[in-house]
Amino acid sequence: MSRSNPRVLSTLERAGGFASAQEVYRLMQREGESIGLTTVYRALQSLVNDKIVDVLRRDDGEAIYRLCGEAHHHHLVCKGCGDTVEIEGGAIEKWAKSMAEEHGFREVGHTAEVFGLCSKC
Amino acid sequence: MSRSNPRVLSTLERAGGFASAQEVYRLMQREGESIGLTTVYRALQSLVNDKIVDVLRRDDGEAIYRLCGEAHHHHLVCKGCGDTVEIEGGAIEKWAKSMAEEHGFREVGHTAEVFGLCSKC
DNA sequence: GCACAAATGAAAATGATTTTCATTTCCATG
DNA sequence: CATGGAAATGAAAATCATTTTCATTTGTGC
Ligand SMILES: [Zn+2]
Ligand SMILES: [Zn+2]
Ligand SMILES: [Zn+2]
Ligand SMILES: [Zn+2]
Repeated sequence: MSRSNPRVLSTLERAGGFASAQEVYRLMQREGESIGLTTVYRALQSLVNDKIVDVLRRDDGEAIYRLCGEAHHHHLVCKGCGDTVEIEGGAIEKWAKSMAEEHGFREVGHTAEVFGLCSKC
Repeated sequence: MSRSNPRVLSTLERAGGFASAQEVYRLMQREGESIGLTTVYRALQSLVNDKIVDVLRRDDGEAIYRLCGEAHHHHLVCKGCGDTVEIEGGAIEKWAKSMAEEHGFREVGHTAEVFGLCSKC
């Protein structure tokens, strides 16, 4: 079940910041690790399921992954350079909760992301 | 230069909310309009360049478009039956804005969705 | 009509991601 | 040590959105 291949995780760690599946794969190849692209994809998916890594989308649509702290949080992403800041989401937690209550929903979750251009772009 | 095909624009309008290029194309086909997929892609790109249309990414990576300035809103979706309610997003608008300001971001947008189980499920 | 630029769209190419499926690696049990 | 089944692996094929190519059509001024 847990296909969270540790070599993939450690490579993603080493990559620092965000990396796509293809990039992780190429990196491992360059470092002489023997692994298949399929396994990299599966490992990353698994890590996302286990909430060990975060996944986002680059502007061109390619999925990018990175290690993520345990705490639930949200991102502010720059559309220009891809820079990402973790932001505090207290307000949104309350909002989601109250909207759900108001409409009689239970077991509520949410997604939220803010994007724009950072000061450097 | 301006390939902002008016038929594509009007279809996107009619679609309401977000639609992908493929969806716009299928919609036009269903309505008996004769148009090529390539033209739909080119028209949407052009509309984005002219800032008439916004582009975002769905979770699966597909690009989705919507008219700029169309009433912005958020959804509460039931994981069980798929029922969807439009919810009021004032709190989240403020949150996104203040987070962006705090980190010096401009031209800010956001996505947010709440999901859970409705009272019937 | 004629020339020439822009628009169109079918088909091929691209590139990320997923699926298939045969093979290999693990692991528990005899 | 087998050995048998389950999980993991990866090469190759399939999928699917998007882009590119290129031949054809359309529009516009002369
Ligand atoms: Zn930036
Ligand atoms: Zn949250
Ligand atoms: Zn429901
Ligand atoms: Zn909003």
